[in-house]
Amino acid sequence: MTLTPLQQEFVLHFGEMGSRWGINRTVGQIYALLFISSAPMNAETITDALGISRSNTSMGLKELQSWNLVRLKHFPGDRRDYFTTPDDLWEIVRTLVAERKKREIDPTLTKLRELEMQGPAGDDYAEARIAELRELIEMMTGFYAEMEKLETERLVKLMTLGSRIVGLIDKAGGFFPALTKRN
Amino acid sequence: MTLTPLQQEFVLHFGEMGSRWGINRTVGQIYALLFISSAPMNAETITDALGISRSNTSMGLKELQSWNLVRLKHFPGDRRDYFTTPDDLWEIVRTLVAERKKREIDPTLTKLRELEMQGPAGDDYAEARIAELRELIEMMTGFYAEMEKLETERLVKLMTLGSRIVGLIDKAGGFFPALTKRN
DNA sequence: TCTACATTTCAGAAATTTCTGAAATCTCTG
DNA sequence: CAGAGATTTCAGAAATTTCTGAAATGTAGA
Repeated sequence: MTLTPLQQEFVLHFGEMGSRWGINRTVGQIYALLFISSAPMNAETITDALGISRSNTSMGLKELQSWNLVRLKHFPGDRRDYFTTPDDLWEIVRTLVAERKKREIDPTLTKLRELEMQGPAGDDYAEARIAELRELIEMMTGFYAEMEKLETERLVKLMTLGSRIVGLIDKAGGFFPALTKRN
Repeated sequence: MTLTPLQQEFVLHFGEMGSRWGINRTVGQIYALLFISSAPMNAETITDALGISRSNTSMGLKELQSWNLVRLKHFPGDRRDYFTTPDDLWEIVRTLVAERKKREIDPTLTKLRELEMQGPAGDDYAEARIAELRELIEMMTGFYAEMEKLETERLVKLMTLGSRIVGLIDKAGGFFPALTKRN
């Protein structure tokens, strides 16, 4: 299987960006390939489209599955596994954000709470900083939780409000000066 | 200089999380140390607090400066550079988001536009997917641009609206079914 | 159960990233 | 401008991550 120049360039770009996104080149390339392919692909096809080893493909697919970024498909009379990405880009974004939160934020939130539980350590500044950081992360993850609940239609509407968002915020009741006292 | 157990644990955690956040252990540790230290620190102090080489500290600080995550301070009669993190956590978050966008999203947005400029390549599915992805990223970066403009007070208010956000969205005018046609 | 195919595991090779010590460069101050 | 810091650069060492080929394991159907 040979890629078109368009596919080629797209796939290579995702491979290069991989390291910035916290995945390796192969994983980025496999994902990109599945993303721009209309039909599900099996490991063998991916392997020779990308010119990598079969075992590398296996590991890459496993990694993508651990991120919930690919879907498994089967065809009658063919026992190989076929992979695709969801059609719905919003579903992909939701998955990506959820996984990154799980990997990049939750462990730190847990650690901060642990540190606070260990009680006063005689370092007021550090303790205050840690508490403040935890509060901020809690606020942001709380907001994320609300956004996650929104159906896509409302999410899109929110995101396309543009500058009208200001009026909306101001019109909403409730004001919590305590939360902004530091600014 | 010796770290308290609290500082120690905090610093080591940031070092461990570094690789998930796209920075290396040393950079994570330096940042953590500056974050929980009330007074600015110079490279020498950082070096022996963390038990790393002086050159490594230099490179780590350079990296943090490239992320705009540290501020430089000077004291009269002392020509060494001293470093701190901003007091305002919101400022830190804004910087972090801006830098990650610049490194993780903008290059891909540019690449997608390039690919589209190259004109029809006879691969309708790939072209459609690329266009759709570009549109989604544009919507999200547009929303980000609006959020970035908000003063912290309004941002906090938005983030603490909780479930009232739904009512607000629904009350706002404008509805764009075209943007959700795929769901 | 046996066979044929599909997939995973894993030890070591290859590649990449991180870190160090030494040398070079920069920059104040006497 | 000499020299004493302070900082950066950089080549190679160390550590880590990625990738491969071969072997092991899993699995469906004859």
